[in-house]
Formats: sequence, structure tokens, C-alpha cells
Amino acid sequence: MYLEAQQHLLARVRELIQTKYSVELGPIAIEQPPDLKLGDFALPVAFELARKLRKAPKIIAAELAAALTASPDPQLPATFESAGAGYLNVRLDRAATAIAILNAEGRPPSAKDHVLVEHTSINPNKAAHVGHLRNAILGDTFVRLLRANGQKVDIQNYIDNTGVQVADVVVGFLHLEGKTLRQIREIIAASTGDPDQRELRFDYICWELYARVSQWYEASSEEENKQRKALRYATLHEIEAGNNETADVAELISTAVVKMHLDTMLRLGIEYDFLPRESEILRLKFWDVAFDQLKQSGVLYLETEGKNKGCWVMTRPESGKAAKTTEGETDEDAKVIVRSNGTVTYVGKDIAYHLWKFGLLGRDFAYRPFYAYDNHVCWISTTDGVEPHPHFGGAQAIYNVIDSRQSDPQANVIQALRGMGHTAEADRYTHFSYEMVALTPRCALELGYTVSEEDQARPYIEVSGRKGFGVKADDLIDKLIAATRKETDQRQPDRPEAERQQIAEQIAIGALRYFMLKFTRGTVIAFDFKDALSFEGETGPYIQYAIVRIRNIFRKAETTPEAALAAFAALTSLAGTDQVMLKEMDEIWAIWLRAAKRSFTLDQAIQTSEPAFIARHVFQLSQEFNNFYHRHHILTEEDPARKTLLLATAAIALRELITLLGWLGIESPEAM
RNA sequence: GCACCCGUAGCUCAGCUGGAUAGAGCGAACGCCUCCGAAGCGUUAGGUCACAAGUUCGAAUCUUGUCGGGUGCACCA
Repeated sequence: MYLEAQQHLLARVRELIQTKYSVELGPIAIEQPPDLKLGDFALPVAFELARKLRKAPKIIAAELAAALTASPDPQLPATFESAGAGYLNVRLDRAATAIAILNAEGRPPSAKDHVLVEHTSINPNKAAHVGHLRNAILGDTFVRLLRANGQKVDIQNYIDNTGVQVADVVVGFLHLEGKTLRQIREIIAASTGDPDQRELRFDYICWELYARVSQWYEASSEEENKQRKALRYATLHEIEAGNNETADVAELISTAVVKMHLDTMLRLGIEYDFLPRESEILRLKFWDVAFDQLKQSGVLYLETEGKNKGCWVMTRPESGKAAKTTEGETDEDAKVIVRSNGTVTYVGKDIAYHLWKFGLLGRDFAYRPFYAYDNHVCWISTTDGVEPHPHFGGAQAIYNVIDSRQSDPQANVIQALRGMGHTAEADRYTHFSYEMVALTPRCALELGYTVSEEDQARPYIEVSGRKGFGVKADDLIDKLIAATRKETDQRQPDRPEAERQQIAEQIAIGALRYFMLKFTRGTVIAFDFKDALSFEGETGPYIQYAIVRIRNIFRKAETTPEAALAAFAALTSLAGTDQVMLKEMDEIWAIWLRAAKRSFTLDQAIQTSEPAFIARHVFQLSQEFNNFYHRHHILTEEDPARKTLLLATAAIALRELITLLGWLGIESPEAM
């Protein structure tokens, strides 16, 4: 409703300026004054008019205010005044606005687009770490925002089950450990079942082994290292080819690890609809179809000269050169898509995959169910699937949650789509990029890693799977739950054990999700346990605590938020009283105005792909509520009309807090 | 060398479609539980918005340049 009010107001002001001064303005700026005392909207429009009209901004603002006041608008009751050096300030009629906020039922689903969000996409060869948590939490939250906006969203988690990283762990099991297929199956059986039964977690075993293999490739004489690398690529090729024992081992390992990743993410409330795997992109020959299309559209051309001779290449987006180089010249910067030996590169496979995402490939995966959630099933790609199955792909818009280091290959894919004439798709392809999570040197030392002098001087150190350097996701979650459990045990001694545990988990997950969301995407998170394990100040638990307080008030008042809001609406229909009450109490009005801005903020967050806007918005609302809470004692208020207002304000705050936290994937505990 | 991201309070970060005294959290000092839960609230201290030019009535915000930090730029995935 905030956005609508703004637009309505702007249209009115524009019309006024045109009739009064005969001036046609471009976009008119509108903002919120630094203090609620000054009003709800501020328009600096008089500054711009000052020169054209040769008049002081203050005078113009005053004239505009007078004219607007002279012709009241029943659709947007408000008062107007000139303020500061020449702002035109607008004060909404608080009672009327409050009623509008009360009645605002979530926006009607505007867009019916079928949107596809890809996130998580962890190499299935080791345990998930903090960096993956940022990815999954950002992606999952963004999905919730899109759905709140009425869009139909499919969530995909791409599984690179035939890449070098998986190959490395296969090399580890088969050649470093000398295990057979059968033994590996036993290891998996013993390390993936019931958490209380298993001794080691399979993904942790792989984490350690992957680091060991990576070192092993470098650990011997030059000659022998060369042989070890050869083994690595031989293994990779067997996995890619399929239908052999090495490929079977890879399949076993990657599937087991993927299941554990899904378990980990489910602890955070993160679910998926479909897991497309690279093995099917290979076996179902997505590339062959894409290759034809790419050749036909002229995006790819066969290089005949220079270092890329014999390769099918694509002009890079930034190079600015024409698709084909002028005669005699070769584009040495061109991106190789098909190698001179005929094999396709990663970007090539990615182009094929993205044609599928948009329904442009003309070929589909086969599907089978893979992982069961409470209300739905996550499907996985396969070569011969089951019928019936849901249909994935064919989206109108896609978002790829991938860290910023991959922006070059992402740009290549977009460039290919555009080159093929799929400009609408290219425009609706969003690389939802974010910076990595690194560790502070202190954190690295705390974890027992040796840190070089040089690294200790740096602000942060990049995590590395190859070095086994990083904080594992489940370790972090366990640590958070242990810390919150300690608190709930102390604060809620009378509650049953199961309830204390549930509350502790809600708070721990709230803290973790909020921590990952409060930073804007472009900020490198220098991870530190001290910050991540904090439950005070700008944290998830701070917001949850505000909710618990409000719930306690309603419990003790022996009424419900719904009843409080109904009572307020009834009271407000008797003109006057509420006006007086809201007038001088900005700390109350702040909460109502915040509520009014909900869909406005959601819009902003989606437009900019920035969930941090919502995180900040809900934190500010919590602060505003706490401020209100300490100034007004609700339960002991004796004036009934005033008590009605206070209860309704608490009810609105509660409604907003629960909704907004829900968008962030954070639960609202009953007590804490 | 080229591209992208970052440089704002002691620390970690918001603010960047140009607009009114540059904000929050943490940390520091002090204060507030006979009063709806102190995982809370209040007060104070703390800033040449990296630097320099330019555009503008107005620049943390836009442009250019410089410096510092990070990340990409394979016939790897």
C-alpha cells in the first residue's frame, strides 16, 4: 500500500506542477524524511523547480503545499507543508492509513511466471561447508520471496556427479585406500544411516580423503606425480563414459554424499524439487542437440588459425568484436567450447543445460523420485525414469545462485543464448552472484590449522576443499544448537526436554540464517565463531525475542491479536479518538508505517535480488517494537481506548514479524 | 595486462535511482529488573565516508584518475 500511496501522490504533484507552473518534469524523487516528526514522505521537487521558475525553493514548496491542502484528495487523506530548505513534506492521515494496513490482505499474486531457481549445487564429493550454507540460505530465501510475490518457483540443485572432484575421491577410495566396490558399499552403509548408530559420517570421510588425494597428486617425484595425474584423468574419463566399475563407484559415492547434503540442508528448512545431474546431460546427449543449434545460429565457428586452431569457439561478451573476425584475423580471446579433440568443455555443457532450463533444447531428462519430504518429493534425473513424473524446465525466468568467481562462465552462457536469438531468455537469466565466505585468521587458528605468517596478516583466508580447510556445515549447526540449548535449559527449566530442544533448534537456525542474510551479496563474509554464535544485537534471536514478548502479552491479556485488531477497527470507526492517540506518538506510528512498507520492501528485494533488504527491514521493525514496548506498558494501561491502540500495535508488529521471518526461513518460537 | 567486487566509527557492516544533523550491531564507559521475560532498554564517547579532480543549487552516493585489498580471465570442471 506504501508503493501505491507514493505513486498516487507523485501523479498528483506532477499534475499540479503542470497546471500551476506549466512545467513538465522527469521522474520526481520521493523519499522518507530523516525523522517521523517531519512527515511520511518528502519531495525535494522544489529544488529542481527553483532555477526554472527563478524562485526560492522554500516559496515553491509552500505554494505547492497550499495548493495541495486547498484541494483535499479523498483517496489519500494527508496534510502538506514546506520544510527545511524547501522540501514538500507529506503527512499521511494516520487513522485512515492504519485501517488500510489492517485490511491489506497479502497482495494478489501478480506474476504467473514459472521461475526456476538453482542453488546449493555442491560437488558431491565431500561434506558441505559454510560457503555452501551461504549459497543455500540465499537461494532458499530468495525462493521464499518469489513465492510470497505470487510466483511459481521450481528449486533445482545441480549435481556435478561426473566431474574431477568426484573422480578425486574415487581415486582415493580405489587407489589410496585400495578398497573394492563391495567394501565401499559397506563403508557407505556404516556411515550414512541413523546418526545415532553411525560412527563416522560418510561426507566427513570423503572430506578428509579428498584433501589427502589432492596432496597425494603433488607429494612424490615429478615423474610419479605425472602418473598420478594420469590416473586421475583416466578415472575421470571412465566416470564420464559410464557402464564400468569405476563409474559405479562414482555413482555410489556421489549419491550417498548428495543424500547427506539434502539431510544437512533440511536441518535449515531447505528443500528441493529436482536434482539434474551431469551424468544425464552426458548420457542423454543434450550437448549434441545444443551443438547443432549453436552451429546453425552462427554462435560457434570453427577456428582455423592460431592457438585455438581446430576448436569450435565463441566470441567473448566483453571483447566487443564481431561474431566472426574480419578476414585474416583470429580472435585469440575467443572462448573454446569444443576442444580440438572433439570433447566439449564445461561451458558447452552448461549452454545445453540452460537451453533445457528455458525449454529451448527440445529434449528432456527422465525422472525418478529420490528424496521424500513431509509434503513432497524431490526428483532426480536418470536415463530411464518412471511415469508419471512432474515436468521441470521450460521456465520463463531463471536465477542461478552461484558465487561471483563464476561470473565469467555465466556471462558466456548468457552470451550464447543471446547470440542464438534467445534475447528474451538472456534478459531473464540472472546470475544471482554473491561473495565467498572466508575464515578470519583467528578462526583458522582456533580450528587447529597452521596459518602462515602471511595469511595471519590478511583480513580473511579463503576456504579450500582441496586443503580440507574450512568449517563444515553440520559442525557449525551442532555447535549453534549446543550453545542455544545451554541457554534454553537455563531459561526454561520447567519445559520438557523435547520442547527445550525444539526451541534451541529454532533459535540456532534463526541465528545462522540471519547471520548469512544480513550481509549484502557483494560482501565477503569473514567467518568467525564469535560473530556467528552471537544471539544479541542484530541477530535472528533478537527478532525472535520480540515475537516471544508479544505472544506473552497476549497470553496475559487473555485476548488474541485478531481480537485486538478487530477492536481497534471498531474503535477507529468512531471518529476522533484514535487521531488524537496516534498523533503525538511516533514510536507507535513507526510500527504501522513499517507494516505499510512490507510489499514495497519485498519488491525492492526481488528487483535487486537482495534478501538482505528484508533482513534489515525486519530487524528495524524489532527495534521499533522494543522501543515501543519500553515506553508503553500495555497490560496496566487504564484508558480502554488507549489500551486498544497499544494492543493493536503489538498485534500488527507480531503479524509482520512472523510473516517476514517466514520469508527468511526463520521460525517464530512460542517461548525462548 | 583486461574485467568484476570491495575500501564508511576501535571491530563487523548498512546507506550508493544525488537531497535535511552519515546509521546499526559489537566492543568501551555509565545507568535501568518491587513494573507485560534484561537473548531487552537508555545515555555518552567514537567518522578528513581511501585519496584527488570534475559534474551539480546540493556528492558517501554520479564521472575520471590514483592508491590499497580481493576475485576471475585454460583445448580444468
